Amino acid sequence: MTTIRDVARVAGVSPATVSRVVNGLIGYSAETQRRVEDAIAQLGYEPDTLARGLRTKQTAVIGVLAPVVSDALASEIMSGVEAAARVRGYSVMLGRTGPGSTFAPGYLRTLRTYRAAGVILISAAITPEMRRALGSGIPLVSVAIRDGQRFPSLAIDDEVAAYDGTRHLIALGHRRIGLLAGDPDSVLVNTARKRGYLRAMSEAALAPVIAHGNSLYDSAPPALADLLARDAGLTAVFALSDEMGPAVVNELQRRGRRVPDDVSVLGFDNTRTSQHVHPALSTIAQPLERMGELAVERLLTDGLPSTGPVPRILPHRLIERGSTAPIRPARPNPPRNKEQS
Amino acid sequence: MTTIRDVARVAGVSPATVSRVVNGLIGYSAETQRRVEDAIAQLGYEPDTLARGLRTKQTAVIGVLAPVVSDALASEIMSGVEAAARVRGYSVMLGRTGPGSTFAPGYLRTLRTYRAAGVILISAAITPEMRRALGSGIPLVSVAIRDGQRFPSLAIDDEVAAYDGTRHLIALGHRRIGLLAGDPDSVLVNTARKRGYLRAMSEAALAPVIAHGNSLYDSAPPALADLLARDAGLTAVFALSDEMGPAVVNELQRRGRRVPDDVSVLGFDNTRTSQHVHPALSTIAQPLERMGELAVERLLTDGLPSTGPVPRILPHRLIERGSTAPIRPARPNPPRNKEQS
DNA sequence: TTGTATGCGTTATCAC
DNA sequence: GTGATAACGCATACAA
Repeated sequence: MTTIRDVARVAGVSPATVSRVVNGLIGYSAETQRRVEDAIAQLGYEPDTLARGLRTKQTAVIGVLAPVVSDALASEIMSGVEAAARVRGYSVMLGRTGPGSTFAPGYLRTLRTYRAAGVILISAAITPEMRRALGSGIPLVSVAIRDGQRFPSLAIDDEVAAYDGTRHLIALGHRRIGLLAGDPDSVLVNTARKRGYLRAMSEAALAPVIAHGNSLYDSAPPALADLLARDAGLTAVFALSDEMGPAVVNELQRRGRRVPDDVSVLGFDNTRTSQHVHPALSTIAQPLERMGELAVERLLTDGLPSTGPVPRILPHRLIERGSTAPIRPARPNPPRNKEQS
Repeated sequence: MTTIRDVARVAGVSPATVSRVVNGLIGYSAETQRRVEDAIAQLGYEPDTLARGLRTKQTAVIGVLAPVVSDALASEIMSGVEAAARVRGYSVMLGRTGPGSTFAPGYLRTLRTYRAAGVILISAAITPEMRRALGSGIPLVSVAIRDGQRFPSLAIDDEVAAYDGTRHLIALGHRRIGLLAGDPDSVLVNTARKRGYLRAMSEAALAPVIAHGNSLYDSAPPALADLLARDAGLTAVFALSDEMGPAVVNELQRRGRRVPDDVSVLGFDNTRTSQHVHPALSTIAQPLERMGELAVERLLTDGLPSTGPVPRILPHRLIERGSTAPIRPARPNPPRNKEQS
């Protein structure tokens, strides 16, 4: 392994000068710089991260923790994190918060001993224990969740987003709109989203119909059954995740109902999965990749611990695809098979 | 930050002894051990990873590189990597190989300066440049791809798997079986899979019908159109990824064909997306999570660079869900004009 | 069984 | 503008 001393020897200067050149500091002649750079190129020198981190008490590492690594939503945020980190010369360390966030403190302790530049927490609430495990010198920002006022966070306004989604269905003429909510205990945003739905329904003097899943695909069919048991005449279902949304579309079709002709379905998140169903799912989009990028930016620019607890709200957006349509009057006969286009 | 010296002072011993206790070496009395452990607990001491790594020339870091971070297949492998790494006390560093693997060398250089314990490469071929960037001291294993005989790898036998899948469709009575292949240039396994399909078709004296997508969802509809243009009477489609598989199911339905009544669809990979369609996709399963775990195990157990180039083959498995069925005779009420051969 | 001393590769503080 | 030197926190060879 070639060290800064090797470079110094070849360039005929001292290690200190090499360090200055490498770090772009001032205090050397153009000629010296050239010689050092030549030596670096010749030897293929690369500064040792560990030694540097030990000395400077900082490494270019950003930790990312998500409840489940293979989750589509978390993956897309991570993708943004990776991109933003890479262009800035940072590396990403991946962890899983695990059930009840039990893994998180361990990961945060590790991140502390790595002297990480910051930590991004996806879809998980920051507990005091977690904050303690990380120590006080490392900034922490949570993404896709609004964690009260205690810690910095980056998210959409889930309540308004759900309100807007519900309003959209109402504007399409729907009156009997079911909500397929997620588990409020495991995914905090579900409370806010449910509130948005209730507010929109209440303002329109409509009766809410609610069932709960756990945000994942498999939880949706039984929850939908629950929903239909309460009101078999539902003409729209608002599913609060883009795993449940496609599941609702598929399950409705399995039950012989057409989407959107008989029932409109609206999803939430705009993950890739929303496009993996036919008809493609209309949904409320969160700027997931962008959230990941912004989280990095935020950690790195105003990364000091005194940044303050102001949550940052990002814009959501309604995306209309094929799964929502204006309500239709009861039809006489199912017009089947048409020419393909 | 509390160091090994602080612990030593509180415990009334030397730093060397603390180090011995921390690392579970021999050479201290039970009484000393107790005192040291008490001091550690009292101070909340945690060994500094950077200093330790600098000294031992090893860190508990495993690098994971995938073409696209948010890809379902890569995510599931990563999930296995994370789990296996965590229980062994290792951390995972995440990177993206990027278009043409252009990002990979940079990441590998970084991983080298971190003195990573090993690197796992998902779905990407190991180039000499990559191997050079990583240096010679760090083991590298590729997953979900068989990279010739040059580097260790962990994958299923893609050719046999595709052969088995095709045989299965044939066994169901299908004779006109289309293959929706991926791009052989970007995803090397596609060549082997295509070979397996061709062999099975040839053995059964059936005519192959092939079109190419790029393994992603959006590439499937046009490729399917291509396939149907070559043989509108196809009764089965074998799609070589679980993004293209659901896309084929959806697109066939959009064209007014029933799955599996009119056309059977078989996918490949068994990612979560295979269950996000209705009917759920029959597919060839790769043990993705397990692959991630095994990759970690392999790096850590026989992690030395001299491990040898033997590729390790994992078992694949055919999973029958709703999208495949025995061929049916032409049914009485055809939705469209048929009869063209 | 335990302690002392050294060095891993770097950066920062000083002197020149 | 440049170089010698100390220190970051740890593990280890060697001495005791």
